[in-house]
Amino acid sequence: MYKKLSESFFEKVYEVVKLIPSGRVTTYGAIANYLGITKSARMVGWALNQAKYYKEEIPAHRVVNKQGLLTGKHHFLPEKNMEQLLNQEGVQVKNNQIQHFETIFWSPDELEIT
DNA sequence: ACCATGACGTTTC
DNA sequence: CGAAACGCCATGG
Repeated sequence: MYKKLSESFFEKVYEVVKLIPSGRVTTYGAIANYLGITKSARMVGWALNQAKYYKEEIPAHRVVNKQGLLTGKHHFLPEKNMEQLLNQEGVQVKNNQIQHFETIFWSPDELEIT
């Protein structure tokens, strides 16, 4: 659990997640792709799972799977509510499914364009 | 080193 | 649509 020396992978994920604009969402795969580990989207989700043990708070609610489903909402802290947090940011969610997903989808690759 | 576990993704049935 | 089988790879026991 405690990995003080090589948290490079996790930190990269956290950095990217923190860059997600409010009201927008991205996917585990997009982040994985951005980090060069396209086929390891699992690691991204895993990193986010550990995010709650991280020193800073990570807006992990803005990260969903490729289908736009809130597959990880169950893993959030009890006091938090992924759907609620997203709704507060203007993201419409219904039955774990983000509405207009492709429209509000944000990819870290857009950073390159900047 | 081996085995099990994942907030995933794609393919197949 | 749902379920299952793979592939993928970091971490822990």
